[in-house]
Amino acid sequence: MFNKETEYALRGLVYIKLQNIKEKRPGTAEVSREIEAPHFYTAKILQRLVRAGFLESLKGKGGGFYFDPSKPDIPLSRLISSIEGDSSFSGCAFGLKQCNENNPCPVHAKYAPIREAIRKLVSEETVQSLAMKVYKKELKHSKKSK
Amino acid sequence: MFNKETEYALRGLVYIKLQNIKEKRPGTAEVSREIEAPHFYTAKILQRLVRAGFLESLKGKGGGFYFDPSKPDIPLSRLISSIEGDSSFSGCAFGLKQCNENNPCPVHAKYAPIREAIRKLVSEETVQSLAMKVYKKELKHSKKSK
DNA sequence: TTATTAAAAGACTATATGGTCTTTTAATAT
DNA sequence: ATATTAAAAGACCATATAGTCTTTTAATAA
Repeated sequence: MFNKETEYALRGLVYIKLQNIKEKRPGTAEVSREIEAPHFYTAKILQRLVRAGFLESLKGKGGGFYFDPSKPDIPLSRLISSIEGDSSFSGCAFGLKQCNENNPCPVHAKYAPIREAIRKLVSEETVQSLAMKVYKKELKHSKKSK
Repeated sequence: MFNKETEYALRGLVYIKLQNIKEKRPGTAEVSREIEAPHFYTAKILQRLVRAGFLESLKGKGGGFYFDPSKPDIPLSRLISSIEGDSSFSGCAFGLKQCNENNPCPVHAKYAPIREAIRKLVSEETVQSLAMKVYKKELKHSKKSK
């Protein structure tokens, strides 16, 4: 579906947000370990996300990554576009430059609703909304186990 | 959605099938021109498809590419898998190795039905079924224009 | 103020993808 | 036979993606 960088960025940001909820600021070593991604590559990707303004960071002891709560939530579409462009949730599956209702490629009728569902998913869900889902599930599990 | 090679292969095979219906055997120059893909790259891709058994070819004058009518139709899933693997219509969008109803990633609930729709599309449609759609549309248009 | 900690910057490498071009092989027509 | 046609084979190149590692910068704690 997505390329590696997008996957690691997604998993990394959701993990960082989840830790932020718990009032923690994880660093590159922890993030890469927890999301099962290569350490240095993860560090580079997080750096890029900071430069792109998706994420904040702090150097030195007690440092790490965190979200600025005053910034709006990050829709997956924004993250994906910024890393790999929007080809994964727009454009013709057959590769035609011009493909629409009036001039459809032979998969248009069946593919258009799928593309629309993807577009909807990545527009509605945000890094923060995904982190909340994980957080709520964790709470449920800890209740059960008690 | 798909990579360039898959796109060119798809468009190329559908074009060749369409010409075969009209009792013609197009060559690399014609195919690449008509599907708007680079000539030599198209030739290489068609060669690979012949080697993979999807397509037949004939050298020399009057030569070109054609489908063996005795072979079964080619589902898009087979073509795609053979070129780029099946990551585009299977696997977790979040990148988890283990992702299912019991152990879902935070996009699972929304993405699973989309993946299933893609899987259905590429299993049901074949190179030949797509060529027929194009063929029927051409007939309709030629009737209209007369 | 210096040692420690951790991110930033950036050089470097490997592999995959996308693409070009020349030479060889095989079919056909003269 | 041989000239012509067109695919097969394969060398070659450019760029993108994925990944590693060292050095520098900045924050904090002793």
